[in-house]
Amino acid sequence: MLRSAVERAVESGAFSADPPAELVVERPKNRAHGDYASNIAMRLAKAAGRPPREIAETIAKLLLDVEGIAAVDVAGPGFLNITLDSASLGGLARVIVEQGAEYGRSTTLAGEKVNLEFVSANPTGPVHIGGVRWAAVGDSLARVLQASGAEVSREYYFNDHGAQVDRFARSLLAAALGEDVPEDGYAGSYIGEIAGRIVAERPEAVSLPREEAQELFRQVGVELMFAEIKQSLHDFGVDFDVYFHENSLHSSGAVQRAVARLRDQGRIYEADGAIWLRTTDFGDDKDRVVIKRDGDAAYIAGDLAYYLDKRERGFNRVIIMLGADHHGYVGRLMAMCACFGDTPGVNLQILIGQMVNLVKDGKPIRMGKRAGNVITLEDLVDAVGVDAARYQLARSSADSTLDIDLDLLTRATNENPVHYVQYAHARTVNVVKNAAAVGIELDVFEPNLLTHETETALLTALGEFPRVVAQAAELREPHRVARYLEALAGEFHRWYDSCRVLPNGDEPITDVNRTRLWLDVATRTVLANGLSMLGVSAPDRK
RNA sequence: GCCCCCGUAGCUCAGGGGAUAGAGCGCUACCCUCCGGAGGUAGAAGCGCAGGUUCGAAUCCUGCCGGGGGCACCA
Repeated sequence: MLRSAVERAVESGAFSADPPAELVVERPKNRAHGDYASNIAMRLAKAAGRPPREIAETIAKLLLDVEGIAAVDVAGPGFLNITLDSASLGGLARVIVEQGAEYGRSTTLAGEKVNLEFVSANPTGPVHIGGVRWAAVGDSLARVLQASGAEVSREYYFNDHGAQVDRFARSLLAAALGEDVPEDGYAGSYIGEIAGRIVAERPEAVSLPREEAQELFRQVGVELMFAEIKQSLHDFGVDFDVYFHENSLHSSGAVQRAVARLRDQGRIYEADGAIWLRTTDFGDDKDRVVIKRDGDAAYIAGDLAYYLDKRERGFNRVIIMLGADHHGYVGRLMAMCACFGDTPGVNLQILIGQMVNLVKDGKPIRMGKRAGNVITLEDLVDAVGVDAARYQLARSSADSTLDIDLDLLTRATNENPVHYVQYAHARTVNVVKNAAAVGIELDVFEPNLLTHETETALLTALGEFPRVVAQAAELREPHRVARYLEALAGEFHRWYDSCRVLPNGDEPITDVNRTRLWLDVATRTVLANGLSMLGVSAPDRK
């Protein structure tokens, strides 16, 4: 509508300028600036050779003719502030109630087949706090992508191949035999616990020759660890569609096929007895060894094969979430993608998440799997519960390192904003219950009765939800949903405080009460939809 | 040395060029004849520093300072 107004203004000869391809219409932060605002007049001012306010006045007059617009003001340096009439804004409440769980979903990513890999913690120990962050963020991202119409496969790459697993096996065996933790081995109570379970299951293990015993401990230990990781993630509300075992790539010949494919692309060469991938063709610092001189596959070989496998399964977008301690991989993985003939950043996208620091008394606690002082997923959930943990981890950008104070978490869980949001939801539910008790139902709906400033603010916030979800999906930033919910909860609490759904005392029930119930249910709907995208429950009572 | 992320209120963090920079927690003062006060209202308090681009910069660019994380024929 803005575009047509601008075009009509140009046609009428008021000024001459080519309107930009994208006209920016935004929701102003300050409600005094209307329901919508545009900077178009300032953008056009230079080309038109006219003052921005003059251009704004011309467009404003034309916009006033559009149905549903109550007022258009020109403000500041030339902003257009557009205010909708109350009925057209209020009508949203009914739309939301009728759409229910569908409200907020869209088709902006329809046709996208997304392979989202996250967590992928090594099977040498429980999932620690860093992995928990990716579990919370990754699962939310998957939900947000799905809400935007994308087809998503959640994947966990299980590194059950290579030297770290050998170290794990040696550590288990040593524990079972009552020996000290081996050099480069893993400490931590879970090692003894798992060793004990292996011995209980396979008592003969300890009396086997060393090599055979270690192999048995490797196999059974990895299996047990895998089951435990899977279970704790499940208890956290995160289930993967595919748990991909690195070993399978080596045993199935997938690595060789990937190397052959890259050879066809002319990116493979041999030197010093090893087989190399020429990643420097695409900006990597140096070429990478794929098959080592001793004939074993280097780590990246698994990545090559796994990437190819994903593409062959039909995913046009492969997204991998990595911790900051692996960011050095981005260059070579992107180059690998290009070596296959794909487009880095399009077919392959790598999200780097920064670290989580545990803080106690203002000082960081150093953690290490080797040192054995890890805070695990289960520790965190035991301390604060799934909802608080997921919300806390998903509400901030993965780009920023996160400080979590253990004392605060264990002591005062009320400080978690999830309670603010969940309490708002519980209130909406309570209002419905109380309304039903006095006979108020969702029958009469008169949107022009929603005129209080808190109602306008609440409706405006509710209207933003679909855009927030789409943006979160597009930018791969699910924390935007959480921040939005906090703002929405605030608008709701303010409305609740000044506009009652139920009549006071023995006052009669009016259409205002009935119409407000729609707004209450609309808010409940959006809070519930939003919380579900974060994998957080929307309880009826808090 | 090179690469990535960060530096916003006392604390933990939002703010994808736009108007008076926000929230939660903490602090001060208020609000229960009123749908659960785990709420609301008011207040104190902030963009690391210096340049640049722009009509306009917390946001984009450069440099510096500070913090974190990386730079294997390890996985």
